[in-house]
Amino acid sequence: MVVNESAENYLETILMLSKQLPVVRSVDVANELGFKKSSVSIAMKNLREKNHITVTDAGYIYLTESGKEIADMIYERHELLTSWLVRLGVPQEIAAEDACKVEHVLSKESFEAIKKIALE
Amino acid sequence: MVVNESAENYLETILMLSKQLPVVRSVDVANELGFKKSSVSIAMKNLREKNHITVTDAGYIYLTESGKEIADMIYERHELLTSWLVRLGVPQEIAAEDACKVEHVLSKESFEAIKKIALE
DNA sequence: GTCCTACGTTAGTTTAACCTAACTCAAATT
DNA sequence: AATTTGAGTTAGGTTAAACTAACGTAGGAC
Repeated sequence: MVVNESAENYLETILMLSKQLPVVRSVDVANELGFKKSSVSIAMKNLREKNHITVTDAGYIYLTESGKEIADMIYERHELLTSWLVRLGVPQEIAAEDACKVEHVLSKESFEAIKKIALE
Repeated sequence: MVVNESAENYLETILMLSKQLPVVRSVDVANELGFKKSSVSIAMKNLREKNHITVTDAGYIYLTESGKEIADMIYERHELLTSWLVRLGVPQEIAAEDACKVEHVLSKESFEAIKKIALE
């Protein structure tokens, strides 16, 4: 269940897009992240090989159980860290950018500790 | 004055070592970071070219003004983030590891916001 | 029916940051 | 004096994650 930062980011993006779009395709991911579709194509191939996503013949991307687990975890971190930073007075956009970087590198312990004070 | 994460890490390490050792050499940096001396040699060459360090004929490494500025900034972040996480109940070692990653990616705004609550 | 567009893939390139292996050279050991 | 050790450098390899360029293919527009 261990993946690298890049893979986490793709999975999180797929989850986010699935909340706004009826279906998620590679091109949607590419647009969202500002990457070229060839880069996304290769990334999706890797995620497929690691069984974190499935892709239909029509090119629709779905998270598997393990993929969803990772995406949910990162998404929760993203939301919590962003809102917490905003509450501390950091501008929304900067808070979101920082959350996007921090969410991948924080240990479980540190995240839980921050979560605790953020929810107080 | 903008450098990447790797360079920041080397500069921070040089600063840290300079607090414990009479002089800092490439081999000390390599031991501290667990990198091979060839990797450090190339990294030091880059830092020299960017004028963030000077190296004497004897191989002693010194931070220039710009190098010290970056190192001080990262070091401050490291210390503050670590102690803050420890105060939140995160074990010392994990707190230090996390600080080591977060210190490089946080915006000025977010760091200042965390600093403010950490010093309350 | 032909053509165009959108989407995906593949091949090959680039860059950063590490690595191993092999070398030089100076200083210390024997 | 000869050898060994330690430090630094250089050449070349590896990997990850982006990139460009070129291609295949399916569906819609005309």
